[in-house]
Amino acid sequence: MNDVEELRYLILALQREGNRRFAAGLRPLDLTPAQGEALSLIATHEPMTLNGLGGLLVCDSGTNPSRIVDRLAASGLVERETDPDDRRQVRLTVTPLGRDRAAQVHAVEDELDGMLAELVGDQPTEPALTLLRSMAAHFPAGRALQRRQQLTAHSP
Amino acid sequence: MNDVEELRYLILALQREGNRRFAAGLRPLDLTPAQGEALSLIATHEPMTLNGLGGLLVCDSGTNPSRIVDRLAASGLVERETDPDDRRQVRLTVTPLGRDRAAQVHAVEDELDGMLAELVGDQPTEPALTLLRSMAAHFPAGRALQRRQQLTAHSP
DNA sequence: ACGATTTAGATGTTGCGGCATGTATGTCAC
DNA sequence: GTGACATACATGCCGCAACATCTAAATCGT
Repeated sequence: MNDVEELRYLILALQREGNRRFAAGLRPLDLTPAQGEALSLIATHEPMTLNGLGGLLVCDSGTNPSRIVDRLAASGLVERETDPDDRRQVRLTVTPLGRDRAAQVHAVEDELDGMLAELVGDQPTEPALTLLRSMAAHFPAGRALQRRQQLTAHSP
Repeated sequence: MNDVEELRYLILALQREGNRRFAAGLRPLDLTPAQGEALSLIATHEPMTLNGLGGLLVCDSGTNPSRIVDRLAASGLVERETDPDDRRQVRLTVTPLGRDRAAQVHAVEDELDGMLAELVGDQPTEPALTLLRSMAAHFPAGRALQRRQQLTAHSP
């Protein structure tokens, strides 16, 4: 097994485990990782469209998150209204309940990141980040991430 | 966004994209990534049990890959027979067609790794591997990987 | 103004991961 | 030997990712 192959499997294993733990943390909130991430993004960037959300979520371009938002709307966390200026678009906003829940999601994320930070320990992260960033920069999902960082960099 | 959080998202993004490309490469073979990985492992380690396979696959322990093997068996790539010594166990072996297909899977994997190697370029991978390995070592999916490396290290 | 193209989103389908549960077989204590 | 437990696997369920396809609304060229 060469380096690249091992890297591939490590990434797979870590993603699965991270997702599993994130899911476990979110379960009391009755949210899945996908829902939690979407809710959190909507709360931060509202009002936004489904397309805008899809551009920030790490998922295939061309796939829009309408069904994830379906569930958030059904749970009363997100409101959908068609934009009167462009009736194709849907304006996503967060309800008070949704804002509250988004804060809880953030707490779960912090906890998860704390666990991960423990696994990292005192090892340097920069070399790994540099490598992964440069790999991810070559495709849409990676650029979604860059977009998110640019957006949050301007917030306090 | 701190380092750990960015690392988490990068891993998610890279896993998704890698999976997407792997799926694209396997599509002509009529296999999904999960099926391809399972078939490849069975071909390498046959005869093996479902549990043994589950231990090498990067998936949650407690979940066994019986349904993935279902499809491989339905496609005539894998044979299942109950072990007469322990009738709970299923002996998995590969059919000639399956062996052939496994070789094709391997070719697709090589191609994928080639693409990834291009993304890596001349950057050093060791620091990233060290970090990710040490993180993955803390949970089952990561140890599945170690197990696989130990097994393949003995093969020519 | 009108038809062609583009865009935003909805929806159907497939296979998968994870969790829970069920069932059969083997093992162990006594 | 019999009952309690453990193990190996199967299966039902949910939500998701990816792909394809569809509808409606906007935009563009002429």
